[in-house]
Amino acid sequence: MMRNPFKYFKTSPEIIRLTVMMYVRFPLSLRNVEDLLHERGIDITHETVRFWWNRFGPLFAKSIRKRRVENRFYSNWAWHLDEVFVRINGELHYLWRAVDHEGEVLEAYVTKRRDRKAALKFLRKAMKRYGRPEAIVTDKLPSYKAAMREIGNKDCQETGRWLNNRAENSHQPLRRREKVMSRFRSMRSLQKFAAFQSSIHNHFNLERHFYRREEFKENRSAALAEWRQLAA
DNA sequence: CGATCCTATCGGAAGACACT
DNA sequence: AGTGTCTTCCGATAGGATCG
Repeated sequence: MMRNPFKYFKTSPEIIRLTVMMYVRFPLSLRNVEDLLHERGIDITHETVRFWWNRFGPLFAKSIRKRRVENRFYSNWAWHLDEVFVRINGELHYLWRAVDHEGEVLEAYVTKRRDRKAALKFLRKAMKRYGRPEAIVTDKLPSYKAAMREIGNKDCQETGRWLNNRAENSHQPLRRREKVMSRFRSMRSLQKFAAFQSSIHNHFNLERHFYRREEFKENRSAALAEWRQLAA
């Protein structure tokens, strides 16, 4: 039996949800969020914002993901894989991403190296959660080929930079955040952030197809209404 | 009521960046 | 080089929420 996640909290779930959404969805610093809330008469410190997103981020992400997996808002027809450099305290790390062909971010994973072992771990993690895709699109990094040989689905790999824009586009929000934060401090917080941000991106990503304004507004309201139910 | 949990906060640390 | 201003991170703890 799961206990009430808001137990002992002195602030209402509504405000906590709003705060967490502001911080993760938009490129704002902890203090930016503090000041924005202050403008609305809500008095908390930036440390509280940090505390809340660390506590509730994984929780919200989990329930968004669960819902999407159950309703299959993703497609495993083709996955696009990509990795991007992220500097943590001066050291290079790699953030791997799997994106489906509609732009849904499936998995985000941080590693220290960019070798076969890392690619393998990442692929296994994604497939455990979503099953096997029919096609996998990657860039030319040899680690993918090696990893896929080991898994046994080498045949469905396609390579090509232009094919892989889908995955590369999804790194943009992270880059913006990175700039605001002046780099991430620890692997743990990057992993947490990337995973959570992917979930939120999927949840609020309303322009996967071209909507008319009315449809867009309906969809946005629906997304917000669902958000307000999280962990309720 | 007192005991116990644990949120929310505080002050300081350390790093990145821009500027002089 | 130093200074100022921004960022997140961390250990300690006051005091509010909850339970028996």
